[in-house]
Formats: sequence, C-alpha cells, structure tokens
Amino acid sequence: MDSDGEVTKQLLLEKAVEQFAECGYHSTKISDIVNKAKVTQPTFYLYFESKEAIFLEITEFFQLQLINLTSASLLEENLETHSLKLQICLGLTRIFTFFEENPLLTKIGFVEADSAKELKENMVKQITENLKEEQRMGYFSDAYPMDLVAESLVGSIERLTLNEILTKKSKPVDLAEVLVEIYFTGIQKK
Amino acid sequence: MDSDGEVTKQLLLEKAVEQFAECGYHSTKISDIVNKAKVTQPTFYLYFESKEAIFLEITEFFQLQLINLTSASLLEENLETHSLKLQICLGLTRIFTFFEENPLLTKIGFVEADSAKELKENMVKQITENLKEEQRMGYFSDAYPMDLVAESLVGSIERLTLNEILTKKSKPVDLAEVLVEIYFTGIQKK
Amino acid sequence: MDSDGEVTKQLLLEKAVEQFAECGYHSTKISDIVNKAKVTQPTFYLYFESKEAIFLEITEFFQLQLINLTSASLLEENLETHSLKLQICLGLTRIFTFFEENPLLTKIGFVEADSAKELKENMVKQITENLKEEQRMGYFSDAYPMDLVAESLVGSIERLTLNEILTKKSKPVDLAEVLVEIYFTGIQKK
Amino acid sequence: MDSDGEVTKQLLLEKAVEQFAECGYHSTKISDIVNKAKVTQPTFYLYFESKEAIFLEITEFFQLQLINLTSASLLEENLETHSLKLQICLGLTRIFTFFEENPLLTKIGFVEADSAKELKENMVKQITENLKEEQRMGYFSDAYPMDLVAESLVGSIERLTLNEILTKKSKPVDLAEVLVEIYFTGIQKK
DNA sequence: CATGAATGAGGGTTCATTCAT
DNA sequence: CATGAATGAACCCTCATTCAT
Repeated sequence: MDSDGEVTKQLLLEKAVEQFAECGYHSTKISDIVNKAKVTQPTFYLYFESKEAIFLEITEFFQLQLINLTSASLLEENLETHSLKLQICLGLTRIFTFFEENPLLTKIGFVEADSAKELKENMVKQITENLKEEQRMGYFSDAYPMDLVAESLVGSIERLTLNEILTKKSKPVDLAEVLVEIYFTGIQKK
Repeated sequence: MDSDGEVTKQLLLEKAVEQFAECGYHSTKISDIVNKAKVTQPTFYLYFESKEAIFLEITEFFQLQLINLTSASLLEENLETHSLKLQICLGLTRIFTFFEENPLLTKIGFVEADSAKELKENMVKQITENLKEEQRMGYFSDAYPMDLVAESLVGSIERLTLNEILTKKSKPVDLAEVLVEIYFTGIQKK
Repeated sequence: MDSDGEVTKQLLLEKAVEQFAECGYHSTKISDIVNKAKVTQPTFYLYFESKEAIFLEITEFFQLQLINLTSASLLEENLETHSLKLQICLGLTRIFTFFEENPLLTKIGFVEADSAKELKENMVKQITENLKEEQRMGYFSDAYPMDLVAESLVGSIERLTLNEILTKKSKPVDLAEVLVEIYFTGIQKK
Repeated sequence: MDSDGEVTKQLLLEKAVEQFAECGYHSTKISDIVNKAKVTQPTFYLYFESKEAIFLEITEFFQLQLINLTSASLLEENLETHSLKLQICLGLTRIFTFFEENPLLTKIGFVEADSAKELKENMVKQITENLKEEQRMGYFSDAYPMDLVAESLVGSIERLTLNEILTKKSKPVDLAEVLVEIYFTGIQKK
C-alpha cells in the first residue's frame, strides 16, 4: 500500500537509517529521527515499538537481503561451469557491489549492529564449508586450516568494505580480484 | 608510589577496563565502575576528570604500549638477518601475543574506541610502506597494490584477534604462521 | 496563543520569578520552580534550555520593558514644555512606578542579575548626558562633575527602590519629589 | 601569637578575602581558598567551622572596623568646632578612605554579604538621627523627610564606593566634597 | 493518522565536609 | 599542625516513552 501511513513509516525508516549510519545506535536519538522526518515523537511509536525495534527492523532487512544475495550466488555457481577462481571472484564482487549500493544499510547492519557479529560468524561458517569442500576436491592445499582462512577472509572483506567501498575509494570488482589473487596465489614473487 | 590513592586509582582503572570491555563506552556507567571498586562516585572524580577522561587514559595506555611494541619490533628486524617471511611471522606473533596478554585492553583500545579507527589506519600505512619497500627489493610481485594488501591484512589481523585470540581459540604463533603462509603463497594447490 | 504549552511556560516563568526574587540565582533550584508549578523537571526543559536561559529570559524581559519605559519618557519630554524640574520628577516617578508594579522582576533584573551592573552603567551614562546637556543650557551650575552626580543619583534610586518601593514603605511620586528637591536645591536651610 | 597556626589562619583569611571579593560567596569554593593558600582542605577546617563561618568572620571584621571608624568620627566631631558642612565632608572622606584602603574587604562586607543590608540600614538610621538633630538645630530645611534623605545618601555612597573608589577612578575627598555640595545646596544654578 | 504536552528513570558531575593517620 | 583519601547529598540535565486529544 501507498497509504499515508506506509509513506510515513518508510520516511521514518529512511531517516533512521541515515542517523544510525552517521551516529551509531546510542548517539541516535528518537528526536533526531522524527525531526529529520518532520513528524512528532508519538508518530514514531505508531510504527515502531521502540528504538530497538526500528533498529532491528533495519538490520534484519539488511541481513535478509544479504542472505538472499549469497543464496542466489550459490545457486548460480552450481549452474555455471567457470573456473573456481572466477566463481569466487564473482561472488565477492556481488557482495561488495551490494555493499556499495547500500552504504548506509551496510554501515549499520554490517558494522554497528550487535547482530553483525553473528552475521559474520555465519559467513565464516559458510565460507569454511565451501573452502573445505573445495579442499577435498583438490583445489586447495591440505595444509591450511580452512576455518582460519575463512576468518581471515571475512576480516579482509570487512575492512575493505569499510575503508574502500563505503568511502568509494575502490570498485567492487577490483577488490574482489585483488582478494582472490592474494588468497589463491599469495603475493610472493616466484 | 603504592600510596592508597594510587592503589585506588589502579583499582578504578582495572574495574573500568573490565566494564568498558564488557559493555562498551555508552553502556558503562560511572556507578558500575565505582560499585565494582567499592568506592563512591566522588572518589572516581578524585582520580579522573570525567568518564571520557578515564576512557582516553585507558585507550592511550593501550595504544602507547602497542606502538612501543611495533617500534621495538622494527629495530630488531634490522639487526637480525632471518628470512623476510620469518621476520614478518615474528612481528605478527608479537602483536597477537600482546593482544592475548591484554585481552580486555585490546577489546577496548583496538575495537571499541573511536581512536581505534585511526590506530588501524596508521597500521595500514606503515604496513603499506614496508610492503612497498620489500616489493621494490624484489620480494613481492609487482602486480599487487600494496595499500589494498595492507588493508586486507589488517582486516585479517583484526578479525583473528577478536575471534581467535580474545576467545583463546588459537595461539598467536599459529595464527601468525597461517597468515604469513596465506599472504605469501596463497592457498591454491600447485 | 493560550495553548497548554504557553500556559505552562508562563506558569514556570512566574514561579521562577518568585523563586529567583526570593532566593537569588544560585540558591534557586530547578526543582523548586517545577515543584511550585506542579510539573516535573523534564517539563521545564521543554520550555527553557537551562537554568541560565530562563534567568536570562526573565532579566531581558525586565530590562527591555525598562528601556521601553525610559525611551517613551524621553519622547514625551520633548513634546511637553513643563519646567525641567517637573519633567525629571515625572521621569523618576515613572521609573519608581514601574518598579512598584513589578517588584519581583525588579528584584531580579535590577538587583540580582549580573547584567544589572551594565544596566545601571547605561542609566548613569544616559543621565550624565542629559545633565550635561542641561548644564550647557544653563539649568545647572558648572561646578558639578555630572558623571558623579549621575552616579550618585542612580545610587539613590537603587537604594530607595530596594528599601522604600519594594517594601511598599513609600509612594513613587513622593520619592521622586524628594529626590528632585534634594538634587536641585539641596537640604540646607537658606 | 605568631605561631604556625596563627600564620596559617591569617593566610587562609587573606586568600579567602581575595576569592570572595573576586567571585562572591557562592562561586568561591573551599578548594579555591586552600589551593591559593597551598594547604589542604582539612587544614581549613582546623581554623574555621565552615564556609559560612569564615565568611562571617571576614564580614564581622570589616563591619567592626567600619563601626569603630564612625564612632571615632562622631567623638571628634563633637570636640572640634568646624562648620557642619566641613564636619560631614570629613566624615564622608574618612569612610571613603577606609573603603579605598580595604577594597577587597569592602567588596565583601559592604556589597556581597547578606549582612551588608543590615549594616547599611544601621548607617541609614544613624544618619537619619544626625540629620534630624541638625534639622532641629536649624541647619536643614524642615521640608525634608530625613529618613529618605539618609536612605538616598547611603545609596549614593554605596554606588560611588563601588564604581569610583573600588575602581580607583576618584579620590575619597573629591567624592566627599561633591556629595556634600549636592546634598547641601543642590545642583541648580541660582 | 497525527500531535501537543508531559513524565519516569536515570546519568554525570560538584562540593562542603570528615575520618584516619 | 597537617594531610591523603573519601563521602553524603545534591543538582542539572537527557531521553525513551506515553497520555489525551
């Protein structure tokens, strides 16, 4: 519906995203949000139960989209028959692109939120599984503990997202390529 | 001095570190700190100008120690003539060990603090310089943009610290070795 | 507007005036004001930024009215062509009457406030100018340093206001007449 | 005695006078006084029961001296046989001189202190009596209500003290002469 | 659907004063 | 005679949240 109410709710969500992204959870005041949205405080409580509730709604929306993205990724991966390297590079590019297209949401849902911890843990788990599978299939050296590799990779993604993507200093595909190159072949000269 | 006052101040610092590490800056109340230390609130203000002041004192102490550590590292590196790989592995081990020995301080000064951002940026800068130098000396492939490599590495360090060191799941030396191996030679099977 | 909010604000102002007049700035607590007004402390901050802000609002209101009064006085003086003595007497009567009608405000804005010092200095300056002008016009003896005369007169006004007007012991017009008589002809018997 | 204790007490008094004169009663903190005197807070309480106590001691000292001065004045007045005008001028000069020589004490005991009100009321009373006596003796016109004249005069003294004497802008004798001239003969040109 | 108005609960900070030594 | 250390009691102010309309 595009009823007034829905419009107002979306407006509040939008302004809340801006404020949470800029100031973080604690420093964002309900009054900031409603001032930006040019409505009054009770109006806020018409649509959200509490400050925590709106924050949750935002982070869950972000995380859901992110999960959809990675699920979709996985499906396609199976269908196409490119090289592993290319596939992983593509997957990373998709994630970085998603972050690039949703910078404020990413700041909140991937950095500020408490639930970001859990989200990243799940990323680590899934990547670990994938890497192990590929290790079993002979793509990767048996010497590596893939849980640590995955952890390291997620750390890299996290930092590059924050400092290269959200700042628009680098392009998703470039970061993905560099990362894949590092993790596949290392930087040492042969 | 081991005067009563100094003891009380240290006690407050200790309890503040615990509380800040557990709850973060905003959710930590002066009353939490002084209750843990079994003194009254005015006593807190005998030793610290404000909540912000004690937080700064803690983070600055942490960051100073960290800087000392890395400076010392650099000096030794020049003296000894091990392989580059070993030297870097040693440096990483030292940092992880420092974090392992100061888990609460690390949580605060490397994660919670606003100033942590700057600290990591400096780490990135310094690592970038080192990598570039070593690249020029022929150790590393010219293909890599070292600023991104450094950024990626700091991300890895950050995440491994938080999820492996602070949780005592891994040993410093093991993480250092894995990291060096990944970044030097990659995980791809040859 | 006579909206609830405006009513509450006026109520708070009124009670604040009472409290400031009785106890002065420092001894007046916000809790005193809101208790008298039967609202809670946050309500106070709906209408005033701080304790200092409400005090300023009160003193500025007082001083503005006082300035308006004296400005109006000056205009009329020019129009009417009474004797100088009568004009000055009238001016003084107006001021004393204003103080009589606003005793609490006067206590605050003419006595307690830091800005009262400045206000009186301005009174002295203006009176000095007037006296000098009238001296030039031959009304007053050249022997007198009019700045000191003005200073003295303001002191007289101040004290008579505090001890005769605010205590209701004397009537404005009586004080004005006595003052004019003293300053014009002195008390010495001829 | 010049025992250590007495020295410390005098030091505290001196610094308290400075601080009270500069900042007033409420804004003066015990810690300000003891810091200036380079002793600790408990030392303060060795010599004074409370903040109020030291303030009282200071104001009482000032007011005692002032009373002594005026008493002495009165005695001499009776002995000498100068003109009334000269006698009063002399009295005023003495008072202004005393204020000039004790500016900080005057600021406290004649302006800041609550008891200053009472002190001035007593001055008014005594001056009223004197003026009435002199009125009866035919020096002054019967038309004047001497209580108001006295009140006015004390106001003048008060203001001139604060703005001419304490600021060193005028000399005691000059002020005394101007005041006497005003109150005796007025400023009107004959 | 929205608002004007109000509040409960608490947080950081200050300061005169005192205890134990 | 003096101090290092500590505290009781307030005070100003903020913010998420709600009531009545």
